[in-house]
Amino acid sequence: MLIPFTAPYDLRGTLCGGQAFRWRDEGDGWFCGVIFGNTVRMRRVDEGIEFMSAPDDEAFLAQPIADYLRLDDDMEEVYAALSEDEHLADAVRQHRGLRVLRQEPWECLVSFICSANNNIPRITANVEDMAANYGESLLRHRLPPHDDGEANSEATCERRAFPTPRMLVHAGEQALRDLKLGFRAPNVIAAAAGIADGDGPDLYALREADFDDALAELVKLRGVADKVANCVMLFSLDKPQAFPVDVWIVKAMRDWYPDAPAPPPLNSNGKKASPTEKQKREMRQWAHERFGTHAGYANQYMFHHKRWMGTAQAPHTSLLPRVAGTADDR
DNA sequence: TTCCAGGTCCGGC
DNA sequence: GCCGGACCTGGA
Repeated sequence: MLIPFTAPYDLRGTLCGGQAFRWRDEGDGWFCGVIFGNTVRMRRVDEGIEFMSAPDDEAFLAQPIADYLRLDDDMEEVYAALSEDEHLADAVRQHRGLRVLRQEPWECLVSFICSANNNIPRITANVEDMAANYGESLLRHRLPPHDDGEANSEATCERRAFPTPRMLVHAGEQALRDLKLGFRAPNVIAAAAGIADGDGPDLYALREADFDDALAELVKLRGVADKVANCVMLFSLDKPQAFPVDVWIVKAMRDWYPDAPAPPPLNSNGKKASPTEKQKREMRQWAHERFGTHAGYANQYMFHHKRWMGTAQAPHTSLLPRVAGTADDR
């Protein structure tokens, strides 16, 4: 099925650039992922976004997918605003079509709880492993291979939905440790328990909340502080002014904006300095004053430019999921 | 061996 | 409030 759409859209950079973790590059422009309880395969064509999905009807999924991809964002306005800045003007030229996604909040929250002191290939593995072991099976609704795909493309789309909070609570902390989540395992379980029993935030309701209220709710969760909360707000909760400050954003701000409130490269002990929560708030404030509601897009282009320039294409890791409780001697 | 990765928490000032 | 160290894991 086709979603008509003619503006620039960089599917690879957007789906596989580090804001979502379940999209796989299948080659020939196709990407396969699991969203809204469906296996979805999509690619960019001249007339728009072509996709196929299962088990739900494609006509039913077209609008949710358009929302997920944020096809309705006015990128010309965003580009005009960002291009007043010489560094971002360059980043926009090089990565035109890169977008922020509107992900499902629960999966996004867990993904970024897993991002703490971690790297993208391992976050990807953690998220996929949780789905493979504890998510609802979509096997009965296997997606047919696309016409010009590889022979094994059918197998790569035998995926499971991301597990619900209740499913992860039932699995338990040790199960997630067995999947190598490490110290993040209890944080994921605590968030799952809070949301499953109603003590935690209603994530979808936070889409309607204002920025400060949503932030305050999110940081109540164990394992969620300024950076993770801003990622969840930007990538899933309709907070375009969110500005997650990570090592790459710090690098960009040091390199590009000497007067911006970034921490020095080294602290007083000569060790690598990481920004304090206060400095992150100051950096976000600086970004908001400079870029307004487009701070989130500024952030995404800064991150993408610093993180992926000079590397090969955005990585996608092995699809072989780790199986809990087997072949591992603790 | 040491450092690092889309950080957060905790204890000591 | 504001640091500085610890933290699972695994690749470089």
